[in-house]
Amino acid sequence: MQVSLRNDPWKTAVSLIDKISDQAPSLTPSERRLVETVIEKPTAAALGTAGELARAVGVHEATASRLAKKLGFDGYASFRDALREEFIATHETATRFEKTITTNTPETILGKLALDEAQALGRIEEFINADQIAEVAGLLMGARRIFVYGYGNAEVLALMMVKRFRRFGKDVQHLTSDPRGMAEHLLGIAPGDVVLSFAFRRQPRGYAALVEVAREAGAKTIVISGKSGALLAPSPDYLLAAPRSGDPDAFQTLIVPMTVCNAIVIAAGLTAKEETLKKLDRLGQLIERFE
Amino acid sequence: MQVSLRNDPWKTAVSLIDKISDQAPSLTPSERRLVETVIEKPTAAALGTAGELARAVGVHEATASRLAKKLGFDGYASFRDALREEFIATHETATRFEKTITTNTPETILGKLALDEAQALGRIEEFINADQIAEVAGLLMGARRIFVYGYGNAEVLALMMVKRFRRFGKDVQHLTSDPRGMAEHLLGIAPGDVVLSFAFRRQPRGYAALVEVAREAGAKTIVISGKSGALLAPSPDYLLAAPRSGDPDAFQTLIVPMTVCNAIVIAAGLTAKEETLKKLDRLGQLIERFE
DNA sequence: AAGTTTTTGCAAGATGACTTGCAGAAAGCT
DNA sequence: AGCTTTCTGCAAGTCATCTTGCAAAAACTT
Repeated sequence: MQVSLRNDPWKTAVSLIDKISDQAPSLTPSERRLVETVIEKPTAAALGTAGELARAVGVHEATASRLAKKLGFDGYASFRDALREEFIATHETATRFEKTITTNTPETILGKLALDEAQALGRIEEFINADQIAEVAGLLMGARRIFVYGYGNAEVLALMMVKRFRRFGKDVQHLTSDPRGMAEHLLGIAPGDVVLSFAFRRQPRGYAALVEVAREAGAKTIVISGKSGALLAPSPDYLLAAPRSGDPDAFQTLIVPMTVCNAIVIAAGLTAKEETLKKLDRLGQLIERFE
Repeated sequence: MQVSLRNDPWKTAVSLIDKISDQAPSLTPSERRLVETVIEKPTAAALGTAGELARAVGVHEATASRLAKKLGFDGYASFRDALREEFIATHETATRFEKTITTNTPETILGKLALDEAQALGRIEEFINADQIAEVAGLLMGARRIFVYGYGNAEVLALMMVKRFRRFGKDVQHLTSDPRGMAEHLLGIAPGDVVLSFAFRRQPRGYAALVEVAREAGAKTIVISGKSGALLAPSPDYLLAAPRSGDPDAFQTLIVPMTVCNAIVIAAGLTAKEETLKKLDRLGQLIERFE
């Protein structure tokens, strides 16, 4: 099922993620590596040639050309145009992030961490736009019941979302990872329900079964993930994927996905016609209160 | 004289602006129009071909190719690479600006203005970096005397800078536009002095004479301008050029250049070893106090 | 008005980037 | 082990982009 945010044309990146999600199960090993690199450095991919991307990955440029065709583009140039349209801000589309840390790299751990977070947060809208946040928030607030699932470290985020949406008066179920417990909770899942899951590093245990059961019952599925969310199989109805800060091979923080969650909560508050936010400092205060 | 910010390698955009400034007096009419379009929409120019830029301007692609050579590049591809390096943030170089207004275009005039300003401010570091601000602030604080000149609307900014730097205890002369008054003030200009001027839309009256007199006397020259500052002739020693918000053919605001001035003043305060700023909210408060 | 210089479009050639037919290698199946 | 299918590199061909010699047009000078 394709990600369906709106009927009117939306940003090409959503379409690109959508195309990648559609093809994820059928990608060959070389194609998968190409896709991972494109997701890792979309701007570099948007600026380079098929040969440059292929060499960076260690495959042939012909493979890159075939991948573009496989993803539904006329050729590699069309694929790259789609990357440019989404990941490169032009005069007309620029959204920015205020510099919060000096350009010089701090020597302290905290300083370096803050810099990494600011940079990762600064890139968040390269991957997730306000329409996605608004759509997901609206879906959750309109749900009959909400099922929230987080495996491993992500359980922290799942618990936070359970608490927040219960404060909105929603019927929220907190799924656990053991199959029996999950099955019991999902017994009554029906159309009008929404499943919210988190996915980092690798596909979480129980994810495939969860999404399939939800789909069969006619419920919608939402995933908040790191940069590899497009490779999830089966793909959810809604995917909010943004790379987290930190070394991919070592410790990565939950700051970026937590920020995504906060944005959804705030948007949900707007959806519920709470106080209208008019200034950024007010928004900042609200974020602080939620943290 | 080339713009000299540092001995170590600096960002290519400064080099690009520098190259354009060097060649400004000798550009043909078609070349000038190409340059103006590149300055107007640097990202679009960075992504397109020589043929696309040429067609947008109404000249032949051969002219675009010759311009690149004239500016000192091996060819058009090298010229475009320089544009990309500076104007397109990649994974490694991204500095961002926090979104201050919703992506939806407000219907009110104030709302629309705020959006335009935020976007223009958000792009300011595409054109001016922290090193430039620090260098200019250091130059002003180390000057023996400072001559400030602003013609037309820019006189507001000139007066503000005169007041601010006088509060730092600097010897500041406020130049007026009539030739006799300017000549009288400039009688005693000498090495160690600094001239600060503003230039918007078109080259201000008396500018050429001012910069030439300053140069002959061995004084340094600084210009804060809109996006066409690279076309000033003669070129100043230091150029801080960033496009202002608003319709170029109608009313444009002074918010962006005033922000540049505020940044210089704040950096000058740091140079003078005043209170060290550690958090952005503190910086925000300081900006509000200065406004 | 005539002559000279500069500008710039035209078009042929060069070069880079991409596509696709082919075939060998690798993986999977019996 | 043998056969089949899939994957992917190779290389020839195609297309897009850029460069540059040439010459006409425009601008400048006398």
